[in-house]
This record gives sequence, C-alpha cells and structure tokens, in this order.
Amino acid sequence: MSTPPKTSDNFIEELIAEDLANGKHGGRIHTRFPPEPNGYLHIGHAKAVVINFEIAKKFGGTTNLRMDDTNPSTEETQFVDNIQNDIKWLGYTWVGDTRYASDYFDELYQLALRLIDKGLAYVDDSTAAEIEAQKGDIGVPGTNSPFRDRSPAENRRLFEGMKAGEFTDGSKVLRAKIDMAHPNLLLRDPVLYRIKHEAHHRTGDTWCIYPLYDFAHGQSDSIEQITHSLCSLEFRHHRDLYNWLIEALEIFPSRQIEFARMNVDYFITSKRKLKLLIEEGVVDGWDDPRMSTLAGLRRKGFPAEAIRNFCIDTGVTRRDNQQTLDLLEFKVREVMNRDADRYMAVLDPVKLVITNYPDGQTEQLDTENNPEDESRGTRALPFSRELYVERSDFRKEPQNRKYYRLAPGKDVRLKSAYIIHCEGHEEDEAGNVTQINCTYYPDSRSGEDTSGVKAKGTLHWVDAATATDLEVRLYEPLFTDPTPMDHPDRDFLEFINPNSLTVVTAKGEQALASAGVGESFQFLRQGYFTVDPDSTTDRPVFNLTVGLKSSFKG
RNA sequence: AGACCUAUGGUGUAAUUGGCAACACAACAGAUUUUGGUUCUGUCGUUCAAGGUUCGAGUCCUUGUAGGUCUACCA
Repeated sequence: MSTPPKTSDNFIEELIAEDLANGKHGGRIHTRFPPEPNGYLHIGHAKAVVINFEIAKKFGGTTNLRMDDTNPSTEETQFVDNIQNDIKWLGYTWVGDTRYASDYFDELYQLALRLIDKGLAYVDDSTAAEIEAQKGDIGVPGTNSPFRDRSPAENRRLFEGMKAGEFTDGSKVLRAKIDMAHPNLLLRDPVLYRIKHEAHHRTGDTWCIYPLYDFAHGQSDSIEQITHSLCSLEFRHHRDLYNWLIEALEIFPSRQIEFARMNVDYFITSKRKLKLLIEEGVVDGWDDPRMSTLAGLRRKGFPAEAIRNFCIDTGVTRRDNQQTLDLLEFKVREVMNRDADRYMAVLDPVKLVITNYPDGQTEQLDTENNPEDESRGTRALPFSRELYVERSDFRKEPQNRKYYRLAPGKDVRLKSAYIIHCEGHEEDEAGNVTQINCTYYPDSRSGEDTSGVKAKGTLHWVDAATATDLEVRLYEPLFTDPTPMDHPDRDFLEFINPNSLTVVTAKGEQALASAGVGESFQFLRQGYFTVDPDSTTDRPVFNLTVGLKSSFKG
C-alpha cells in the first residue's frame, strides 16, 4: 500500500465504537450505500461508498448496496447496471444481492397501514399548493389540514382506494400526523405517499402509489437491519423524522449519522447539472473524461486505488470542505508512478536528423520499462538517422544557463541512446522550425558512454521510420473556476473552460499501437496516458490522465 | 425570523480526550537523477473573537462573530 493506514478514529468510528462498547446489536455492524438509480456515480458518491464500506470493514461488518428506487419518473435500469459496475471497480463487494427499495413496496404499504391504524397518519385531499401553504414558514407555525382528523377507519379505506387506483395523480396523499408547529419543518405532517400512475423500472404497473424518501429510506434500513446508516449532512433534519418513524412503527432502530460531503475544486457533483452538461453538448456523455463521474475518471485513466486513497486520506468530519485538485492528482501520480511502464511519444513532433549517422542504418537500444520496478524488465528501441523530438524542446537561441534542452551548440542526451550536438535548424518562410540538424557522439551510447561529454538534459524521442501515429486527447479542468457553483450572480456554464479538450496527433513508439483499452503508460517527461475505448487498430487513442509534475520554469 | 450544524497553516486532516499544536498536499530552497519525473533534506506558516474556570485550554463554560443546512407529492 502506498498510503499508510490512518491511525486515529474519525468521529463516526468513535460513535460506532461507543455503540459497540455498549453492546448494541450484539456487536454487529452493518452499513449500506443507497444510491438513486437516476444518474451515474460521481466523485462525491465515491466518498460515501468508501466511508460506508471502509468503516464496516474496520469493525468486521458488512455493507449492503440498495437502489433507492421510489420515484418511477426518473429511474432507469441502465443506471443500476452502471452503479454496480462502478462500485465493483472501486474495489468493494456488497454482501448478498443488490437490494431495491422497490422490493419492499409491499412491506412499506403494510407499515403505512400500521401508522394509519395507530392514528399517526391520514389521507389528505389538499392540493400541493394548499399543503405548502399549511406548512407555515421558518419561525412561523403551520396550520392543520382540514382533513387531519379523519378516523383511522376512513383513512384506511381511502388509502386502500389510493392503492387500488381509484384516485387521480395529486388528488390525495398520505401524511404523517405529527405537529404543524414543529420547529423542524420536516415534522409538520410530512407527505409519506403520493399517487403516480406511472410504470416503475422494476415493478411495472403493479403500483400507482409510491412512498417518498422519508417513508422508504429509513424503513428499508430497518428491514435490512442496518445498524449504522451513514449519509451526508443535508439529511440531518430528516433524522428527526427517521427516528420518529422508528418509534411510531416499532421497527428495527437503525442509527443515522451524517458527515460532510466532499467537494473537489473544478468538479461539480450535482446530478442535475451533470445531466445538463450532456444535454447542452458541453461533454460527450456520462463517461466523458472531463466529467466528475467515476465512469469519466476511469476512462481518463484514474486508478481506483488512487480515488480510494484520496477519499480515505481526506478524512470524515462535519465541516464544509473543499479539496484541492492537487491532492487528487498527487494520489493519481503516486499510484501510476509505481505501476505505469515508461514509453516515449512526441506530442508535437519536429524532425531531427543526425547528420553523421549512416543513412539506412538502424540499431536496437535497450531501455528500462519502469525505473521504479526492475521486475518490469527492458525492451528494445529502434534508433536511426531520422527521429522526432518535441518542438518545445528546441530553441533557436539558448535562453540562459538554466536551459539544458536543444539549441544551437548545445549537447543533450537522447534517453537510452546517444548524446547529440545541435548544429542548427531549417525553417519555412514563416519562421517555423521544420527540421533540427545534429551530430552524435558515437562513443556516448547509453550504458557504455566513454565520450566524456556531459549533457545536462535528457530528451525523449522516437525513431521516425518506425513511429506510429497516436491520437492524444489532452485535458484541462472543465471549468475555469475552482467553484463554478459558488457564484450566486452567475451561471456555472459561464465558467466552462474552452480548452478543456485538445486533440493532437502524436508520434509514438510502435508498441503503443497495440496497447489494450484501459492500459496506462507514462509518456516520458510528459505525463500518464491511458488508452481510450475509441481506439481502433488504425488509430490508437490516448487520454491524458494527469501530467507529470514539473519544476522547469521557462 | 426559528431550529439544527460547523469553526485548527494557502488546502485538508490530527492532537494520548485538560499537558511541548502534528501529518499530508501546495509553495519555496537544496541534494540525487540518462524523465526539469521519482527519491531525500530543509524552509514557510495554524487554534474565529472577547471574557471566564484551571498550575495549565485547540480541547471545558459564557457571550459574540462568521459560514452551512432546512419551508419538493425529489432523493
């Protein structure tokens, strides 16, 4: 493991340790991750996944995966499949089959009847607008619905009628009977069930009434005997209702604990906004490498291990936090530096001719695959008179003594090959460099250098005759502002970075052409790149995963 | 306005629960280097404010201040 395990407990672990010490649930720990299948998982979800799975693991417990699918209008099976895939990819295995809140619709309905029979819920004929008006306001008590005092028997009859499809959408709802003056607005007789004559992605037309979040989530936790229900801070106010229902229904007392969600610079994590980016054509889809989705980050090449380490190391607290992209990228480099083989590819090629190298001659040079991991071995590199090097590695005039790349009169080492001496260049009428001319020191061959020439700089290069074309997609953050949502006066779309994607044709080592989708490499001196699924045998496509750190100023 | 939550370097997270404020990232400087990468060393800089309790307060109390959340038949 590249990341040492954290030693101290976070506040959730402290609370759980307390429960354990008090003998709660006989020492059993069971958590759950409850996504709504109406979109793809993003970096913020990853945090919740990691917290739920890691904490359970730490205490020898298990974790369920449950689709919170109580709203037939927005949910799709396509999303279910992707969510499952993402969690597995992150490296986690939930216990048993995937659960669905919709599997509990019968039980939930029975629980609703129980509440009705106890006089703790009623059917309300008020319109949505009327219910809103009854709600009161912050600091202003609400008013009782005129239907609040219907008898349990009447409520039961009406609720059964709702289920039987006797009423139209919106004509009736089931409400909990709590307190219209409660300081927590959520306890002012919240709506529990609504009528929706709409097909559900799993139950089809079986139901025309569907429970709301507050009458599905907590109850599902109880049904699954979840001991600790870990969720983000915005559900704090729901906890009062969560607990009220546990008592009213006399069901298994799961304990909800809230933590602060993780925000990351240059990423947005609103599913609605992510969807908008797709609809507006700003990105190509949920798995566009510029997206904050796990599908996007995976396609871009981020290793699951790096995302996991990032989520773990950023900790669990109750305060608002804004994580830097720097740390995420550090975690990515940390893993890829260890794992990725080094190859050479020239992103902006310019021809370099070694004038004293015999025309038509080719030799094979040895180069290590990964200096961090000797077991990765070496490979052969073809070398001949004509090469490609990076345009930015040449200056018509040397800059200063801190510059040790190519310029007239300068000596540089070609990685794993020879030291060359820059003689001059050719250019077109516009002054663009079209060719760099050099001579080489025949006795400076890598590994057996007796030339005595010292070259401060080492450049990557590729043999022109055998080089293969690569499509390389270079990414920058999707936004020009680290927190595009934090401008109340401006739309987040105003902060779209016009340079978020640049496509270039690079010259790469031939071996790169046969790399498999998802394979990652370090392109020497440039960054980590990962093979995109758009690749064809004719045209391999590489995504920039993350650039190398560079202390070069110039 | 009411209720609830939060406050430690630039960012994030710790602090044996009242005992020398530390770790990571970032930044800066240097060493090593056939990647201006990696690795190594060093520097920088922190307890929201004011009172109080105490031999001793980041930690406990009081009062402020700042930020966040909540009035969907979404989750």
